Amino acid sequence: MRADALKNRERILEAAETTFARLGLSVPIDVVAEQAGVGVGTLYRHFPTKEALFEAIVMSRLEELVDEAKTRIDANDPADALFSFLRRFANEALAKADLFDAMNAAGFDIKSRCAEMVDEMRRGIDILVVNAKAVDAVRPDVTADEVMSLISGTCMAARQSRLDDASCQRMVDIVCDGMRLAVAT
Amino acid sequence: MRADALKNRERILEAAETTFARLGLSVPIDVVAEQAGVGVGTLYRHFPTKEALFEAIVMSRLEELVDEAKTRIDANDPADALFSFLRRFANEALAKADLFDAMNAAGFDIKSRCAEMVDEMRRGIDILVVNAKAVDAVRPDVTADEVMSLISGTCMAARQSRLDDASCQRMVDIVCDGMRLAVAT
DNA sequence: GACGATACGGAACGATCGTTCCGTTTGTCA
DNA sequence: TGACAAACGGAACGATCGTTCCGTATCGTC
Repeated sequence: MRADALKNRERILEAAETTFARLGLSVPIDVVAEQAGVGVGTLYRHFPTKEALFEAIVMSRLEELVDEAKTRIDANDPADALFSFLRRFANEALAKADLFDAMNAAGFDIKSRCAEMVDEMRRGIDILVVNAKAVDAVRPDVTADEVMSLISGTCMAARQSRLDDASCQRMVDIVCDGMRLAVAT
Repeated sequence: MRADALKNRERILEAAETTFARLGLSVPIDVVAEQAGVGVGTLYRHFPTKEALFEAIVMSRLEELVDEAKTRIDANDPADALFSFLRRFANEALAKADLFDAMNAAGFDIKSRCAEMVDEMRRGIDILVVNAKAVDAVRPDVTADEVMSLISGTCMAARQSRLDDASCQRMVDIVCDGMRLAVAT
């Protein structure tokens, strides 16, 4: 690997990270290339497809989240384990627009490697939810799918409406509170 | 107006309503035309632009929602007024994908007439929220913008994940419960 | 310093989609 | 029924975007 090529590869990754985070997966690939100070041809030699570049950006963060979910499975306080993870997930999603795109694209395209990672995250959340239910910390009828959709949908909407940080945090609070066990119906 | 033209106009509206509801604003205009059994040229003579057709479909429903919000302002029970409206809003949004697109497009394009209508809905919800706060039925710190984003984001995510009806209803329940006043922190 | 392999840039291609244009058909009215 | 305006259908246009291709520049080695 030539030194020049290595430098360009890193510049592309850097540009893609900031650009995808700001504008999501929908930005034209030319914009990323320009941001990196590189021609499109160069970009495509390093990453055979737009999706590949996207995966390179998102997969590591997704893996890290999955790891954090799994780590919390053995925590002492199942309620805190679930809710602290959800808050961590929300903050990640609020900061970087591309996480949603990864999760939504994952829902549609079977082929994407992100899909597996998202599915593994769902399994992790499922365990956290089951544990939290065991100590009556969350409603007994809620599912992991619902929890994921609730958090990601909330963050997506908050981001789209350009709400400020306090609003975003409050919205996550509201969703988490709602998932807790209702005292009496 | 020729009889033929009138019939086609209605067929276009009908096709657009079902197609937009199912697939959202992103469906190609050709699909709507084909569904209506009509050429694209005909469609464009009746509606000068895709956005115009979309407005024709969505505006009336949006107006109806705004009316319902305003009607509930004078209700006896402010808490029920707010939450029954939110449930109504959620059901409308869950049934028809185009409502989101209207609201999101409204956020971006100043020009769209939908934007004004969405803004008016926000004002209506704001009053409902203020009234509900007055009787301690919702958290004192939540805003109308947050309420709208919470509901629409939740419905959008539920729809995207193709969750079943029971899940969708439960998610709306969770969000509404979370907005209620926390008993003690 | 020169040569060959490697990498670069960006013009060009093909697909998609909103919109326009025009030759043809069809409804309406005398 | 005939003629004209109104309406129709769909091919074609232009813009956007992902991807490919190839002539040119650059790096690494002797």
